[in-house]
Amino acid sequence: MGVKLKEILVQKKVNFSDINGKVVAVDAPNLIMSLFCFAYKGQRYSMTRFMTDRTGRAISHLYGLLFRVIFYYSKSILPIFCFDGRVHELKRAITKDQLNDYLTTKKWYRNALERNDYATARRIASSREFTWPHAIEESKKLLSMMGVPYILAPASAESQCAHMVKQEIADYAISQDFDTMVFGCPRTLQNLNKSQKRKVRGKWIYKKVVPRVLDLQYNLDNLDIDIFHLVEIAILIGTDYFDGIEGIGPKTALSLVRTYGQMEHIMKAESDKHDFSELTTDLLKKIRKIFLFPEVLEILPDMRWDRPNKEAILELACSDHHLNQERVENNVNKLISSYEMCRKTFSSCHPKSLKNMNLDSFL
DNA sequence: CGATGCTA
DNA sequence: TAGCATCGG
Repeated sequence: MGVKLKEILVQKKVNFSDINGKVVAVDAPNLIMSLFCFAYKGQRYSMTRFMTDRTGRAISHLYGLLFRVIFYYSKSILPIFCFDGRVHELKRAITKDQLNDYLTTKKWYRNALERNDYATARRIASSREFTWPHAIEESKKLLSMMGVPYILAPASAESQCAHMVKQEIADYAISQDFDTMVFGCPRTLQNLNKSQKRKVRGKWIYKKVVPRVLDLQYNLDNLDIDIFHLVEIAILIGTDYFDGIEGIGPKTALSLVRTYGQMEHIMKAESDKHDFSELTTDLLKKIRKIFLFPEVLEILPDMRWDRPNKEAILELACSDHHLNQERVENNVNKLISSYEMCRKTFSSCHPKSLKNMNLDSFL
């Protein structure tokens, strides 16, 4: 997923002191997906499955979001979560049918539970049609309970995050991939985690991970291109909306764009070396429009960071999902104290990005 | 993934 | 206190 731009972009290290007191627009699907990456090896089965409750529903988003918000507040960072709205016809990760499947499977899941048919409930809960939409829906619920604002983007979450940074509603977008950059996001934060260590995939090695910022203008200057060129590069190497041109990676795409400029010229000059037949004029036009003129929510609701609702969170996590009461309660208490601490920080300093916002409820 | 516990 | 191991359900 995402555009593979890592090789040509420069990520600057950033200190926590630099992001203290900032507002961040979080690419929620991206974050929740990363939380799902933690799988455990079933002892009985050789299959690797994600962590579930006793009815087979995923739970990593619950703990994951709780821990993340505790961390943001503890660093005096105010998060605004952005979710995907309508999925573009070209991005067929989730189709309309799959959404209908979710509504159906959700009914089946409820029915199975009412009949005390746990085997069936588990089977449905772990199905592909159920897991992801359910986690998204539940994440929104949990965020409301935590008092954290979230936005339903009309199109993609990444483009909404990018827009909010452009409009100076947020100081940074938070996403692990590079799509926000292609959407023209001035600043994207990556690796903003508490644990500064990460396992290198599959190995017993730990790697130090430092928060990094991707500065759009710095990178454009550095590569001597503009945002239009960056979009052309993304299209060449592949995005969520088009698989890219076979045999063209970041380096090649960059040099082609530098040499020929726009896509039409590249296609004319390189038609003997690469197969551009999939990339029709019409498709090219559509993809450019997605990135350069994305559909975003212009008028945003007032952002409020409210006191977390302890009872509601315990109800969801412990009564509904049967998570460990003590563990959840400890962390909700931590959430509340870091929220209070965060409030104090913001009442003593007024960040620039909050100037146009109605924060009476918070400050 | 991210927290907690154990060991030196 | 770091570094590694395990837990979470």
